Amino acid sequence: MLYDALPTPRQAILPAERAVVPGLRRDARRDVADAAAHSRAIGGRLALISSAVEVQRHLLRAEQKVYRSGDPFTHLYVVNSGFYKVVTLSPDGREQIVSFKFRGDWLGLDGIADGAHDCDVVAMDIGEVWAIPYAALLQACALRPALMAVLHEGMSREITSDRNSLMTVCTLPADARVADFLSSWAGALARRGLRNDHIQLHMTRAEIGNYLGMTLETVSRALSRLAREQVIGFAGNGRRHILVHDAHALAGAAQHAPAAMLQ
Amino acid sequence: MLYDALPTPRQAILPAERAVVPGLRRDARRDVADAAAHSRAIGGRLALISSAVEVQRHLLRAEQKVYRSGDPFTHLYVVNSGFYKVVTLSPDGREQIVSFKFRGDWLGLDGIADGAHDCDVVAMDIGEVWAIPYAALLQACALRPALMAVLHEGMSREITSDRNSLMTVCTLPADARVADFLSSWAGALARRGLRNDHIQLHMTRAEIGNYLGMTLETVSRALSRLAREQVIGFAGNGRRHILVHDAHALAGAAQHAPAAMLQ
DNA sequence: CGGGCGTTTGAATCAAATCAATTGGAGTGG
DNA sequence: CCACTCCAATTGATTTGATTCAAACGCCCG
Repeated sequence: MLYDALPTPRQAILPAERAVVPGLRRDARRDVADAAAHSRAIGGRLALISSAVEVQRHLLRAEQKVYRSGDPFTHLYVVNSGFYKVVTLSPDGREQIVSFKFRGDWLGLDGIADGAHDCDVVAMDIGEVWAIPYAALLQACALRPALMAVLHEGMSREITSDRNSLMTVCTLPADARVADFLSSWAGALARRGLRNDHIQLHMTRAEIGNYLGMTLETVSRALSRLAREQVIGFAGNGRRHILVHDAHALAGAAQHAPAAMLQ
Repeated sequence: MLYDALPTPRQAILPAERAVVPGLRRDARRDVADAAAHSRAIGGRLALISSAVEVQRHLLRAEQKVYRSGDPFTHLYVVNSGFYKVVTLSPDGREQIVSFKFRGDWLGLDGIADGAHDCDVVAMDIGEVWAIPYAALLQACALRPALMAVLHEGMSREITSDRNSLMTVCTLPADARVADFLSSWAGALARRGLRNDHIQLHMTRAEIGNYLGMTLETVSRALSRLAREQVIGFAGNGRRHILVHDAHALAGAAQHAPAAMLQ
């Protein structure tokens, strides 16, 4: 496992792989407007951060780590580009992917409490993160309430999204969890102004399964079933490129909870 | 469901149900010292908060809600006493208990991101929470860096503990999840300077099952097995009072992951 | 071209859910 | 005070969704 993540080129390239959203979903005029607004909001947040504090830009290749469990906590990070997985490791050796991260997401918030990180963050592709010294960020926050609001919003959103994951895992059967995963991913892309009818999965079935609390075979079967039902399709090479044919049906499939779980 | 939680007596009684920890675990001289230190730390945090901002004290009875999903976000809360469950509700009607809260825990952090709460917090017993206007808290934080540190630590800890829940649910079989639940609860009590060899469960088997992603029958069977193996015992009335006979064995039972989950 | 890895699919097995019956308190009212 | 109801918990029998075991396929890369 590579780990030259942080002591790396701190150069600036900024590939900025934003795509314009061509408004592909049928009934989605408002969705597109919302997405555009959100996208502006994310760009605005990034601009606010980089204008208020000195950020250090780090380029990462696939498999490189932004930080790892046990590292002393000194910086927070904001994702500028790329996709990342957050992995926690239990004392007895269990590994759990607890979330996936995109442009605009914060990384490192776990480290604040105890002064040391307690998870690994791994790039799933090339990408760029901005490192922000926590001390400097706090000082800047004192001067700029808007910056503080952005930071707190990030923490709060992290809490709610982690709780949503728990809800998904605890209340949905396997097939619905996979549908929910795809649907949420599409939503996250839309919120960033990226097209959301094509999903490029940057992870293996095993990683999806780990994240959703099931085996890779079950993930594969669930995807096959969704494809058989024409809800999604596969494009290109390694079955990792998903076409969302029917976003509505996909969202519906993500709600098929067993009756016992309702109430 | 009662909901006169907030517009309630704002009076102060402060029952302060701290028990002295008599050092019951065998090898636990250091644990006791740690627990005492933590306890002081929690008391210190509460003291810091109440000295820095004007808190409004709210007494709650069992089943009353501190806030509910959809409520506009205006206050954060800190638990002074009692036990609380945090419940999220999905759009399609699934209910999920995402955490249980104790003395010293923050409530309401979920509301910061969108200006509205997205879960219910329900008292499982009588207790007292302190309501802190968020705007006032931020102002106080600007003046008192230590207060900011306490707030951020609370958010960070919330993130890590939510992720731990996900890890537990995703990687452990049912019996181990129940053991882990008890073990974690005992740990949380110890950290607050409360005795941790007696656990009073304030919730039904169904609620534990919901939290752990299993049915009430499975919870009951897991508890029965732990009791049969002398790891725990039952005391008193409604099988809700647990005696932890062997904390070490309990922690061990919480690690029996299937081999496939290790790596 | 061959090896390795990721994915798919099938068959067998197993852990947990479901269905069902019983017990045990707590509270109520005659 | 006791019969009654209601609800939580326990325990057993059965079913089922997901895992495990196994085999085959496709793709990338040396």
